[in-house]
Amino acid sequence: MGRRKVEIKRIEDKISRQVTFCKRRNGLLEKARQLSILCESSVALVIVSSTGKLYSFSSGESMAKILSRVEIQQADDPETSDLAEKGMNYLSQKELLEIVQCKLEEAKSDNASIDFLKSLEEQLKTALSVTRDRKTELMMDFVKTLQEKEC
Amino acid sequence: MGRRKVEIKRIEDKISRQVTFCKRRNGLLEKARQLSILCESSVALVIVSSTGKLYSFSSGESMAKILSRVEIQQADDPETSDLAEKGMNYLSQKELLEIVQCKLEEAKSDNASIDFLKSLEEQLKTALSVTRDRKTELMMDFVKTLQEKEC
DNA sequence: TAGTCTATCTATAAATC
DNA sequence: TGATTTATAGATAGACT
Repeated sequence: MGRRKVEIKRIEDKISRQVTFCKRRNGLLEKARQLSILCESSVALVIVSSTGKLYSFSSGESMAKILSRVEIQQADDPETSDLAEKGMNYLSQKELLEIVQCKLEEAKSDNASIDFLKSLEEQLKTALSVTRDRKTELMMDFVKTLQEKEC
Repeated sequence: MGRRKVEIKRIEDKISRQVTFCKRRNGLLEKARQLSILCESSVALVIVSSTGKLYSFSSGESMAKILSRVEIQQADDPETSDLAEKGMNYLSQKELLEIVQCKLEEAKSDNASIDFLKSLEEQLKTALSVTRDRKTELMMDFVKTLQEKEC
């Protein structure tokens, strides 16, 4: 869409790569916004430049909510169950726990740790209702004890 | 980009909304792919139709890895610290825990629960190194005991 | 390094198959 | 419905600031 047709491969010249990044990034973010409005759909878009700068857009509902659907649907649909092999990436439970771990690094107040305990209890409740696992059961009891004693 | 200019607002006619969704969705996914290649950047895109069907793209590295940067950078950068007020959404720790909870609903095997315990230990380690919270400390000891006894 | 300016290329709205 | 065609709006490459 410019003076000449471009081949889709890494732009070698640093300057024009940066310029193109800036232009196309803005275009993509705008297109994402338009799609969400025109077609009443949920769109989440995250772009990280090669220098690590971040740009993002997400429609009405929270990004987390949109993303939580990724694995659920891919697990349900037999046609997409091997998406990983097709070169597409998806959110695995392991990856999500990695993110949570990352968030915890930022938890620098005692208050954050209390919130963590509460969230954990909820997670364990859910896990228990599904797995009926003895370990999980014991752990939940323990978490409750911790909360009650407020140590 | 068509026979006539379109206003960016919800398309009322169901048929043409569906047709437009299909076309623009494919266009957006292709543009995301091109940006990631041309400019060597990380791009994660998730689209959910109004009927709940999911479409996604993510470049080379995993989507989770790309997304884990969202809150970190927004917290670091004073100019973006009030992004929520500006109508943009970001991943909060609370939202991430919601996702994990969602994943746990799918954890239907004992194996999944063991993996959960392992991940949890790692999370607690990190939390402990930052918060020096007595509750977290006790909990980590407990988790370790559970793992060792293999109950 | 981010705007402006065209020329030109691409995406897509509407029509048609 | 989905695929193809056509006309046109929109995006952007390259040059300049």
